[in-house]
Amino acid sequence: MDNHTSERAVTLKDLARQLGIHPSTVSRVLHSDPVVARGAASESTARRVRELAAELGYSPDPQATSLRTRRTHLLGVVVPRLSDLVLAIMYEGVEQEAAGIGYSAFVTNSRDDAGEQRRKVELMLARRVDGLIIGDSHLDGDLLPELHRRAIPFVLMNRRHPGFPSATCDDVRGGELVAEHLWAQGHRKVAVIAGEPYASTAVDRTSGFSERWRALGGSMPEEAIVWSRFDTQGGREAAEKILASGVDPTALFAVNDFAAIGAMGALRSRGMTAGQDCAVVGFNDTSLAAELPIPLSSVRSPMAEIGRVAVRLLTRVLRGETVEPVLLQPTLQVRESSA
Amino acid sequence: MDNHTSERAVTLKDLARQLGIHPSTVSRVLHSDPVVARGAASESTARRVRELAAELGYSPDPQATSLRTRRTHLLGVVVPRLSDLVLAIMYEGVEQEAAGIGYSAFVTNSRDDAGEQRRKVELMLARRVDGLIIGDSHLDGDLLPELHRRAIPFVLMNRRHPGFPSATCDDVRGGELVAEHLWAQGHRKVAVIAGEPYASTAVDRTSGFSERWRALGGSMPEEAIVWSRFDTQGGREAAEKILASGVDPTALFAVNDFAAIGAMGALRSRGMTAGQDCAVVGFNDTSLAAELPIPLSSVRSPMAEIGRVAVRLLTRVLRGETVEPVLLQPTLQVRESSA
DNA sequence: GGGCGGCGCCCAATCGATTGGGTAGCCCGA
DNA sequence: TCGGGCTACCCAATCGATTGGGCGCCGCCC
Repeated sequence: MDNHTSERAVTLKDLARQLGIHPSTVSRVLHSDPVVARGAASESTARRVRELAAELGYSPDPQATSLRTRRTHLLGVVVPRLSDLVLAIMYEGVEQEAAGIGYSAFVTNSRDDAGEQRRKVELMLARRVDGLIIGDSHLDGDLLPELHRRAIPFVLMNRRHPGFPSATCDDVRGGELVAEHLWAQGHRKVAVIAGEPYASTAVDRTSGFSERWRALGGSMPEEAIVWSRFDTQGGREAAEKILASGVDPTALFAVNDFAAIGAMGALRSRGMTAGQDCAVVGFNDTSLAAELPIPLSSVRSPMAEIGRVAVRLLTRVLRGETVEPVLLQPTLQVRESSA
Repeated sequence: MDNHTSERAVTLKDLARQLGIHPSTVSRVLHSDPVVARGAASESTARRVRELAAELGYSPDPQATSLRTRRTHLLGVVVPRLSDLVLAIMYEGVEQEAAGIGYSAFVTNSRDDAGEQRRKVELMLARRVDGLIIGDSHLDGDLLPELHRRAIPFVLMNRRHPGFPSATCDDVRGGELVAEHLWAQGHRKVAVIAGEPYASTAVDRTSGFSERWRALGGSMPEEAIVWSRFDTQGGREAAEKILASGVDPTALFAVNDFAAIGAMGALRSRGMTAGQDCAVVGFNDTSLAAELPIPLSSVRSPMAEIGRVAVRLLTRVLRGETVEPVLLQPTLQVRESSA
């Protein structure tokens, strides 16, 4: 009685037996790419097959299929942490696009640690994923060249790396937008909460900002750029360091919204108000930014679209094409924190 | 390296051929459960097998294995959205625990939509997952009874549902903690931003709060409880509704940190300061809470642990055991917003 | 009426691992 | 000397789907 409830899945053979035909015929019919099904069956047989399949709720066993076809239709996604809203949204884009083309995605957290990253990648490869989307690329790592050497199909997402295909925001441009905005607002003493130096996002946003700033005629002392973690606490600590350093900025650019929120906290601890005593601009325009007590100016990056593009690039890599990095354009949302 | 041949994975047969023994012997050795390997091979052969396997980097093909064993070691996780920090952290717990016992997890977003939820579940079942972890259970849904009828192993996470195994925070207790705290602080007019009425988290936190509140001698008008979305914007809207209703509360309990942040924004729009003119308490104690410009009081729930427990419960369900719901205890973190 | 070209199917190998069921050869005791 | 019991393996079926290669039969053409 127990196994009565656990309905064994319907197989090709089941269908074939009930129809009195051979499993291979059923298979060819259900493939149904009229091209593949080279004269596989008569129209009437095909219809009977399709009807029975629908009636019994046949769904092919993906394990059996991939054993035979050497394709799992699985893809592995590695991110620093899904609890980083930015990566979570990118993953939503990945999942959506992947589902649309019959792929399923594994995600895994590497905590931005090189050893963990390598371990997780090996785990996905052991699962025989068809390809990888790497969202935690380190500028100084040696994992990517190795994957390339082993001919493992992959693309980068979120962070880029010279010489490898990637889907990212045009972070340099994003930094430039902020520089132009703050300069136009009349700020002349600014500081940057720069993020992690191993992440291209942090480096590009920071360099885009400071190069544009200098091009506009501004200057920035060494200590006005503080590298930090990407989270709220990191932003707070960096801001405190800046405020204690004597840079005495009238505006702060944090390369991440959460760091920006931390910075706003640090300002308030010193009795200052973001937007009045010191402008603050963040990055990514997460849903939080517009809804904060003091709405946060932020560079909007198309996060979900980055995820979708990453999947599209990966499918092209899987087809053996050579693909170039894709940069998606950011826009600046100005709000109370810098208006 | 030694793989100048085409990048094909090493198989049992490869090992067997090189060692001059039969694949089944290799298999039994590598299983190596001394019990399973019933006199499978001599100690010296076993060593040779293990050494060659290590040298060639043999890793069993999971597709082939599950085809034969009818076990995929895959588990499916359904959440409303990973961009909800709370679920993202629970998933980190799931992934960690699953990896520890040789399972891999798929996550998928249902956007809290019944149709999407069902579609995603079917997708995971088509992938032949061994079991499901459902993080977006709706109190009024009919999916769970159906899964139960189909004898599909699953457990709930985050939200509970009477009659089904689950790993959740003791949300009723969490609500009680807030009621006790606000009462002790001398508040007598309070309001609740209650979340979505189909989520047990929202319902339990709200009822825990209001029942305790009444038990303490307090009272609350009908309109002091406003159901809302779980995000920042939902919290803002709910708070605005409360503030416009004439309830005139001195304290707000939002069943979610993000809703609480929205509420703080609404207060500020009316020229009020959270913690001074009106206390605000959130729920989950996300990493943001402590770092906000005005640090937010919040009920800390063991999110990652909930994910880990969910996996442990699921393994017991997979072994055919009957398991009871698990409630994990929350604690209250009092900060400036209600001190 | 014989040959020929399809149509419509069937057959069987294959992917890689697992597992119940052998079976040679050896040791040992009776 | 013979049989029983081990040890240390081998054999082959199996999981479900795919796919190259056949093959009988029917209709058509000359």
